[in-house]
Amino acid sequence: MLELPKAYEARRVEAEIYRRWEAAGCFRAGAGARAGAAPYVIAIPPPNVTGVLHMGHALNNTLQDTLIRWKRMQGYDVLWQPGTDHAGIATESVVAKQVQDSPEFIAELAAAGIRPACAPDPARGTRTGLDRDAFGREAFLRAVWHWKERSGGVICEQLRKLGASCDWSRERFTMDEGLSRAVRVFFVRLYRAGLIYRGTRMVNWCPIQRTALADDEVDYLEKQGHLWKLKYELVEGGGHIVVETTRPETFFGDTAVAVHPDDARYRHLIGKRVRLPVIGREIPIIADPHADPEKGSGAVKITPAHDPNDYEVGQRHGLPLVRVIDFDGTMTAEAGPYAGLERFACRKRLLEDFAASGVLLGATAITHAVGHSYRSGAPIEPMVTEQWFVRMRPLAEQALALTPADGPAAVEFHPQRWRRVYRSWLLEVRDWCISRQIWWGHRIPAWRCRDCQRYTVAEDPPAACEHCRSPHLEQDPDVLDTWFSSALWPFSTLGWPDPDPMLARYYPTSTLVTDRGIIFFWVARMVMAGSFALGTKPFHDVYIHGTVLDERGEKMSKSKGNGIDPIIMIEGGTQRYLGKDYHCPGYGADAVRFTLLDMTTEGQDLKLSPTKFETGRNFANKVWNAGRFLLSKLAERPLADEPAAYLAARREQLAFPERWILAETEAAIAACDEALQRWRFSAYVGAAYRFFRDDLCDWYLEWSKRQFRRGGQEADDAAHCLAYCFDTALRLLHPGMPFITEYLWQLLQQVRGTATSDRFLMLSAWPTAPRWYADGAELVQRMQRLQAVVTGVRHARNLIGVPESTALAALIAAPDAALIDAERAFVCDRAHLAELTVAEQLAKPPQAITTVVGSARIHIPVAGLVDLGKLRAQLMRKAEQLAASIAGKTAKLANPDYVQRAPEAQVTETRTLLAAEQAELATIREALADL
RNA sequence: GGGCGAUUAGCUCAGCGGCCAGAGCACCCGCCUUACACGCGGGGUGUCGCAGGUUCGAAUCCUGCAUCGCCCA
Repeated sequence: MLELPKAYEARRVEAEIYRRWEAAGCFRAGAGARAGAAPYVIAIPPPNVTGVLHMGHALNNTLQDTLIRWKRMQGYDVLWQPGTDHAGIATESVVAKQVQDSPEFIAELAAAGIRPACAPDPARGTRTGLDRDAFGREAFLRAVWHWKERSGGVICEQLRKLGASCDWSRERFTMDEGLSRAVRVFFVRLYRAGLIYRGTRMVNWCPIQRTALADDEVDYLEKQGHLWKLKYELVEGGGHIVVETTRPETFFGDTAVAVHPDDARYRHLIGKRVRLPVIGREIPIIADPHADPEKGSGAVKITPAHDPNDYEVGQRHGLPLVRVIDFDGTMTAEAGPYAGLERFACRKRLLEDFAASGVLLGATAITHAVGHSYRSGAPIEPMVTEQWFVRMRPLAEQALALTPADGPAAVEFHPQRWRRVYRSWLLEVRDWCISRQIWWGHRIPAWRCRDCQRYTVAEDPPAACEHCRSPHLEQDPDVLDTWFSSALWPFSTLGWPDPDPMLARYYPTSTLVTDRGIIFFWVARMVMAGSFALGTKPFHDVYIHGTVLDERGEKMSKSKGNGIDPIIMIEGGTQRYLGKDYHCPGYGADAVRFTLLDMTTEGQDLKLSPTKFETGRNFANKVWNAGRFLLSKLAERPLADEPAAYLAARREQLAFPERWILAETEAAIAACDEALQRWRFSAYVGAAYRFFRDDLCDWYLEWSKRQFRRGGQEADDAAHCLAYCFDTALRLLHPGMPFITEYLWQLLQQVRGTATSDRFLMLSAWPTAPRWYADGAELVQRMQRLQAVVTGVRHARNLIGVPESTALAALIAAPDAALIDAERAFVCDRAHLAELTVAEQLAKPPQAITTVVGSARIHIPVAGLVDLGKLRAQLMRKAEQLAASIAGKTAKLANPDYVQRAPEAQVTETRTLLAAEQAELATIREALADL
């Protein structure tokens, strides 16, 4: 017989189990599918290829794996499509930083034959004397690939540790040849449909990464700032006009001052000119409703090249664009003596100079929202540049049609309220700037003609300009926004644009599981891309889960030091968390998953702390030990038959506890099914947990020990029953806790002699609920009554301080004496009674304590004196509570409105409950009188 | 400024029109009872954020307010 450790040791089990699954092909698309099964498909939200697993990933993938394993066990043709994202700006910045700061990395690159185009130069101001530009585009890209090869794939290994059952044989990367071609084809098709254009627009510019960003890549942060009052002298003399601005350094680019057309204060000045300080350029005063008379002085400087609103004003009035801030955030030559200064340094200097020269008339402190790059964190510079855009309106219309405001939706959100958030974005969508001035990503498939300056857009490098046939073409230097390729993920991974059988089989996918943070970035764009490219939505259901927070309710982030590393939680190690070292023993993947599922309640964020995972660890240990018990019993008493068949044959002969646990098993299956169908992950593990711990372990397993002691038929019944219920429980738990359930299940097969190398729990059938007994609900009710009686005895035992090892005698007087008497074996065993007398009426023996359970009085004879104070106090408190409840119900029933208007069943129920409470109160009073 | 969510036991959360409002953790008492001390048995945590309203009946529905959080502008 195999020796199993007393406590579950996850690390001994998990890697080995995963290896066996993978080796046996359990993760492959369609593994374990029933003949003719419908597909169930999830495309993983591809993590950054060079990233590491954080708790948000752990949650996201636990949920996906739970759904995937559940559906796989149900016999669906399951595909979980994995892969990673090239994460353009993020990856490029990481590598650029390495190139600047790490001589080791430079040496590593050199060893790989990747060298900068020019020599290190201390003037670059970096540690290595090198930067991205020193390498040049081609060498730098090779450096990024090198980095990707080295650190890419870590996150997929980590997903394996979590137990993710992805089809790794189909792993994809957004910059794979196939997916890159998909990007080009998609771009060309959009272009040909008139949905991509190149235009000069104001975009969000990140001066740190020197690239344009999409509107939704900008975070608006509340910042303290000032409204500075500046004095602009009128050219013809006779005074000045005061403008207010938060960004004085942009004044070099002013091309007008605007006042509201109805503003009486300024009407006489419209058409006059003012002279800009320092540079002396003259600009007009114009009338435009953009100027808000209520705000500041009512006159506003117009800088069309550096403010989105001013840009609009400039368009209306035909104002020139004067760019005063350069792409690197320094002042241009337009800033005269300030040229070359960094924009904020310039502001500082300028304010000092203005104060000295009297141009600055004062300041008001204000709080305002300032746009920052979501990647670099730098304040965004609105900048007028030429970029590529996607015309979004027509695409958004298609998406909106798939998810209407009410009624059935082709693309549905769970929880449903996210529909509104999603729709409101689509309704207000603006054109999407897709070009990025970086190197790492999909190069835009557009070639500019050096002769006619026009663009030729094509999947492959064209030989000649399609407009003038010139062969002098140059590919656009920009790359596409990372989300452009992510938008294609659900079908580019399946082989699109080729007519791949996988695409035909598995598209559209079934479910997308993600965070609310990328509903716009990603979810909406996938729907639009899928609808455009294939004419079909990319998925039916979108499950939006909560955000992982620390125990104080703050988002986890590296800078805050409040992150919890899922791998440390799984494998053990020291976690630095909120300024303290937390030594984690290694809870195991099942424990981490269980805890995350347990905390996934509808629409709630998850407040985590490292100790939360104890919940899962403890439960895994419980499952382990129940398994150990069963295995040891089966070793002593091998099963004669397949448990379900045995139980079906003996259904009518089984004793009450066996019948009851079968009924509970049936109920547990239904509860787990319903919870998963309704996307209630917490309810799912909660139902499985309650069944396993409360019903199976605390009541049935303990009772089975008595059956095993007795041997014979009773032991056989118990063995088969326990084996069946435990097997069912393992199946129910498997999607949530795959490792331990698989391991124990296989041990059970071994002990029973039914193990084969290709039998896995993960490919076994999800339990269906057989109707064991027509009166299942009644069995459950009867058991509740017996459990209450047993608990009553245990309570009395506690009061008198008699340990369980000492058997007691009890006399029970109860109207339902027959029921209790019929199951006296169960009651005696579970309450540790040596003698039990049950009758509808019986006299209290002398020298006994009495507890009341509903209408039953339980007398326990005691030798010698016991302190009855506690018992009396307890009975009295119970009596008080009952009296209050009785008073409430009596008043309710005395109210004619209630009796007439409430549903009849309701009134009847109240009457029944009232009667029961009155009976219990009377019993308690008698017991008190007896004391 | 607009929208969404939250506010229930010390903590984390269920409950979303009808039993005396629940669970886990923590806590108190007793147990190393031969599956499990990562455990077993017993115990009770409460102005359901505040104020109105609808209703026979409200933690649950409506209105307003407060506090916290998120998103959008």
